[in-house]
Amino acid sequence: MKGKPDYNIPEPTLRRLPRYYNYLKALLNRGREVVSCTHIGKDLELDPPQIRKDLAYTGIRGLPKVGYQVEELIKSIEDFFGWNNIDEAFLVGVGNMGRALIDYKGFSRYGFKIIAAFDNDSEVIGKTFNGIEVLALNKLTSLCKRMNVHIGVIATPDHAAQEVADMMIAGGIIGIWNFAPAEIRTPEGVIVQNENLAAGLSVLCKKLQMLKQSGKIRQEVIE
Amino acid sequence: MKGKPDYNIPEPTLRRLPRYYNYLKALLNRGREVVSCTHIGKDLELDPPQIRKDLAYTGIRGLPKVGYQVEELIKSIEDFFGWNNIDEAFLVGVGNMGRALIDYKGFSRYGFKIIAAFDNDSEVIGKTFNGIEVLALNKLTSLCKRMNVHIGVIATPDHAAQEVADMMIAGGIIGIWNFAPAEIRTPEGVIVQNENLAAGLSVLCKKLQMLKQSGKIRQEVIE
DNA sequence: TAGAAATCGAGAAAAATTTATCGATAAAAA
DNA sequence: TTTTTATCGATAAATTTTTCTCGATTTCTA
Repeated sequence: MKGKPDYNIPEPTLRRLPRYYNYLKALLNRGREVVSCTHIGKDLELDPPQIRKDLAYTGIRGLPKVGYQVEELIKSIEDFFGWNNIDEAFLVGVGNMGRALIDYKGFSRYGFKIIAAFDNDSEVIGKTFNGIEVLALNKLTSLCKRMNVHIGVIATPDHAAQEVADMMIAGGIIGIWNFAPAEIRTPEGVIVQNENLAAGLSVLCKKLQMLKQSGKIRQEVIE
Repeated sequence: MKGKPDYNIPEPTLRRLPRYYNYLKALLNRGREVVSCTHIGKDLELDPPQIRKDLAYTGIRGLPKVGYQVEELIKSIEDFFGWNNIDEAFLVGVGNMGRALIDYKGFSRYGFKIIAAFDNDSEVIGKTFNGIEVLALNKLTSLCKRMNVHIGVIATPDHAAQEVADMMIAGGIIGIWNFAPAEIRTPEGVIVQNENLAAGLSVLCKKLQMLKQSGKIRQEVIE
């Protein structure tokens, strides 16, 4: 039904890998040199065979009885995702979410850099946040073309999302990271990653609700 | 699978339901009264049987040849998640992400409300954002107990996450929505929902990378 | 150096999730 | 009224993802 290109790497794996990465970085900071799947599994509450399989996708090989070299493993994940070649992106919508994304220093670690922001509110146009200038929205399409940017971040209210997406696509953007709670329609060949905070929140609240209904609630609060 | 609530709801379903909800709200705004899975499927690029199955978890029943009443469906999802009884939450970490969450008006729709924020930076303690006061971090545990709050949001840097989680748990919190890129250890009976922005970003970048490698890149940019 | 222990890699088995099928039913058309 | 069509609900099939199993390999210990 969905005309998606066939990626043979499971998406759950793709989502777990950055988690291993963060964890491994922390391990390295603490001076650890080797680590086994058994060990990772204990800390991350995942099954060792699954971790082994996930890591294998990046092409790493471990040593029986020992595990993996932490540093090598980190590099393997970085190479797998191509985090060494920085992807430049444009962000549209300098509200709170937009600013949080602009200000977040951590994305450079993932080979991702927001190089300009756009808005149509004259209050913010011309201002600079975290070294990133806010430009007028009507320049978006032409600048995408001129600067050959092909990733766009949408952090606008939902009603503006489709229009912004259209402008991005007209400018040649092929990957959209969408934070607006709206569905956006795109032509074949454009990849949309929806980041829906409500999804995670709903999962949490539903699980709590079920926990409460089951009566297995934690009561041993230290008074 | 009729009537009785099912405690084995697939997590993918739980994550899709809020998406249907947003979509249905938009439909209702445009004046639509009934909708079929076929129709939803076209707009959301999902298979109708899957949508039908997802919606069935909320207990709704459709009519052959017609579909579902939009308004009824919206209500069914709301009831399913319990979005009518507001869950109150404390947030810790009033950096950019924390402020984005505080400022985001949309959570009330999901029965979720941040009622106070905490930080240990004297620069922000005492300030108010979007009507929410920032309190000193050392009051967190006692206030959790006193106000009987049981959901906590962590929006601190990674190195503070575990400590904050421990304070929350000591105060009786049983659900943690974690935005810090760190693993937190919790006792049995505490639910942690990790919101890892890097995961979504990585999926997007990897898919783009694979798209580029496959040579199937979109070139028809309107010049 | 021999034997034990830990862990890997590969592939099989199991579980979860998605997709397809089909009879039933309601509305619309003939 | 009868036939046709769209859609539902339930269930079966297929696919994907996770978990298990087991032989092989490396290190540690005696």
